[in-house]
Amino acid sequence: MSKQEATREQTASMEDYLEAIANLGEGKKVVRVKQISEMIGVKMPSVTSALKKLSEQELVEHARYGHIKLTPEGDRIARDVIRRHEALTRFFAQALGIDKETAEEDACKIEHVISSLSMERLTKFVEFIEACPLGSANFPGRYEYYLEHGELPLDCSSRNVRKKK
Amino acid sequence: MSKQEATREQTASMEDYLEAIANLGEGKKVVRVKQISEMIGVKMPSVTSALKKLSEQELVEHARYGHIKLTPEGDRIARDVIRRHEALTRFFAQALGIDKETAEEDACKIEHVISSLSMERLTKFVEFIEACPLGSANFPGRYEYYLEHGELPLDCSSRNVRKKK
DNA sequence: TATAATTGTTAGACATGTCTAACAATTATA
DNA sequence: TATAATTGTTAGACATGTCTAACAATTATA
Repeated sequence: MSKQEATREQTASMEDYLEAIANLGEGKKVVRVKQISEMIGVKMPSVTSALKKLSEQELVEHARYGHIKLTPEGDRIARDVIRRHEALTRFFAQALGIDKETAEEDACKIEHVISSLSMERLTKFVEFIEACPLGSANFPGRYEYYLEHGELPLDCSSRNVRKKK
Repeated sequence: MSKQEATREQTASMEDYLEAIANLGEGKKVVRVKQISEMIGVKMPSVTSALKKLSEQELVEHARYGHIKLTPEGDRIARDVIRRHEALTRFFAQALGIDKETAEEDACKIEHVISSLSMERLTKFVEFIEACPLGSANFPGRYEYYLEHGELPLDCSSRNVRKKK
């Protein structure tokens, strides 16, 4: 209800292509169809086909057999996907203590489906955890204790509960 | 690497159908094509078509114009989806303080793509938060403070950081 | 610089999952 | 219990995105 998307929504696939092109193009590097296909895990004709579609939407510039480049709008979308990707990876890796590889895999999937509200909150959550790891009564540390021992740390016992207001 | 799926992976769509049938069938209630179509937000022929596919995989029993019922295997898969759905909803609602509706929407999407490792950790995380909300230095409360004021609570300041070991 | 290797494209098949239109079965009600 | 309303199915179109096979362009190298 509150979400009024101004720009055309992209599918998960198209977001993946934009993201890959942005990542491969970092620092003015030339981007090749082959690289994109390897990064995404599809065959080259799939890339050509996607580039055609993205060109029609003016998100990518693509000369036949030639250069591949994001338009400003394509770049904006790609950056947004990458931003989500990074926040999600950090959440899974830092906050939940998941190995980098799995964290990346999950981020790759979730980045395409999560709402902007949840994304925003999750980002703040990670910032909070990272900025305040010990002050917040060593949150990740306690969480790890719980993961390892399967029971709550001592200072979570009920006698401590009524310290609120 | 560690994940060796014994049962055939289902697509997000098929998982949605199984989930809807399980939810609608709670307490022996008769399940209708119409209801499924409304719950998922597709037209009836899409449901008929999905039921055919699921019947072939023996996840659903479906008599033409007649009853719709999950097989034990179909039910197992549906329960699993529902379990993920609920944990995700609780995470977004309880831990991140997101409204129930958005929490549900996000859970509906993410339940189909998250890894079992992340799911397990996230579940434990929610259990931890819910079991230990005040003892853990009022974690959700501090997080809300951060959300509202945009800065860390006082006791996150650097002078408190070296209290680790 | 010919030729071989590599990279990229085109054409068209295929899988998934949706839809509309037309019809069939079932259920409700006059 | 005929008839109308509702629910469900079938047939087939369509959109998305993948693939293989064949060919074309580019680049590397003999």
